[in-house]
Amino acid sequence: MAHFSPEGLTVGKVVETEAYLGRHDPACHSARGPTARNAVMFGPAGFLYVYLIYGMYYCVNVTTDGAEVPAAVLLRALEPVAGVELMGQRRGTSHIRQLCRGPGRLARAMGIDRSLNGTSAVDGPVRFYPPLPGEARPDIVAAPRIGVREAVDWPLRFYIRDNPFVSRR
DNA sequence: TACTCGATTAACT
DNA sequence: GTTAATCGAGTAG
Repeated sequence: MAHFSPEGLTVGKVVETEAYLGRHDPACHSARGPTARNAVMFGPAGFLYVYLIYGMYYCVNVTTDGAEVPAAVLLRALEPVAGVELMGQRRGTSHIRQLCRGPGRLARAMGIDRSLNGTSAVDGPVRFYPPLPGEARPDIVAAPRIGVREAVDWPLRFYIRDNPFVSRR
């Protein structure tokens, strides 16, 4: 993923995500119907759903499915690829492994806040790209989602095995 | 209009 | 290991 921001370009490889499945997933914000916050999930796939959590961090999601299935994928960790210096400025650390390790940290490092809620993940300032040509398919582990109280045993967290940038093992 | 608490993190002991 | 920070969406009254 990349963010073309006024401050500069930052790029990271997605190494950890969580799925939120929509109305029938009790941990999903859309489970109790549309609200002002989750409105983007009730639209088409491929748009950013950004919300404030714990009053101080942003979580970045990409909507999936169509308007009939209000689902999204949460980005939990990135491997920094470009713009590392800018990420460090935004995060106040130079330790590369800590820059994008966790949903709140990656949003901060990438300069993503609620002003980007509802923007396109294809055309917008924040964009997602397919794997590089010839890149080997990673070994992906499925595990329970972190920080949710509902549906604790649904294995909807996915991360690249042994990747040092994932938030937890 | 008021109250509760979260898809977290950093800074403590 | 524990807890404070910090705020607005969601819900109840």
